[in-house]
Amino acid sequence: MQKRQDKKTRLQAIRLIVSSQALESQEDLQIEMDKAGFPCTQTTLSRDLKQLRISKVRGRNGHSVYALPREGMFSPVLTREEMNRKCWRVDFSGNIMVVHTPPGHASMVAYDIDNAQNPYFLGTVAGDDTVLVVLQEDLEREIAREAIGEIVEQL
Amino acid sequence: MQKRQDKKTRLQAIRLIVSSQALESQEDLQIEMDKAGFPCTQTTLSRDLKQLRISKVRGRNGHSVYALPREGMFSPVLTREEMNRKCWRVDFSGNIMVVHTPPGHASMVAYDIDNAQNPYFLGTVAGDDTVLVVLQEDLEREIAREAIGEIVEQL
DNA sequence: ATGCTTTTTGCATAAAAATGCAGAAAATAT
DNA sequence: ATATTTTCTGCATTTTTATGCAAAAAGCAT
Repeated sequence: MQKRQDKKTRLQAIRLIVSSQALESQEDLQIEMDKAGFPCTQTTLSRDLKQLRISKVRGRNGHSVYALPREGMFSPVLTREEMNRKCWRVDFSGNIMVVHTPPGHASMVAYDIDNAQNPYFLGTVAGDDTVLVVLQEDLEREIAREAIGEIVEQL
Repeated sequence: MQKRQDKKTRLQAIRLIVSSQALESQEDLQIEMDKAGFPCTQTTLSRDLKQLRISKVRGRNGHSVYALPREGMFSPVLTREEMNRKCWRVDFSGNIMVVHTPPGHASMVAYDIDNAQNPYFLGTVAGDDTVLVVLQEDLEREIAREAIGEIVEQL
């Protein structure tokens, strides 16, 4: 094999090129790298881009171009437990109780609440993952929280 | 060809699935869509992802997973939206914010609002062209209006 | 209704990106 | 220096994604 070029410098060059122009493919990048004096194969670029965490992102029209990673831009992958903790929640605002559920579960939960026929809960409206519960006037929130806990075990 | 399924609903299903789990390929997504009751081909998913501006982004290890696009990256300078402008509106009543959308768009908008995880917005319920958003108590309407504007570019 | 246009979708295939393997260079140890 | 290990790279190939084309469905006008 030939004399090995400096990888660090090559990575730097990739960053520079990617940040300064809209490249649609690794082949395009390869051409630019060639011009810049860093000849290499698509294979190497694929690996370099991975290491640099550079990915293709969509523009307005849906077209993809390579772009440097934005810190904290990707959504952290949640475990099932974290998901559960995040999904099931109760908030209050005025005389409305907002019950959060996993996606698609709202109507089932609303059904349970309706069925409980608890006089504290005047009525419910279900979205996809949220149930709005209209509370009896002047109902203590602690009481409401306790009552909903008996109906929805996750809360 | 078979009976055509509702594209809007399918796109929404894609957004839900993509946002809730780490998918490495369109084939993975296809499997999940199948489970969710939206059977379709890789071809269709490729096009749907483009339309939704969903792209693969690198995790810490360099591995790629699909992720929703970050909102607020682009300025909402749109020509065609002139017509739609009358469709998008926000009203307030008590601690409820009422967001009007074009027909059929409510659930997608509600999804965006939920996904923003803004503590001002306790929860949402979507109809067909209206989203009810329960606001944090004593939240200034001007603040709420500003916050929703960052999530829904049309507002 | 009828005919015409646009939108959706899948199939087959092309284009793009990732990877197993092996060999060579560099680093490290003996 | 020699041996051993690690890193790096390209080739060939697979895997993944995008697209040209055609046909069905839906919309639209007459």
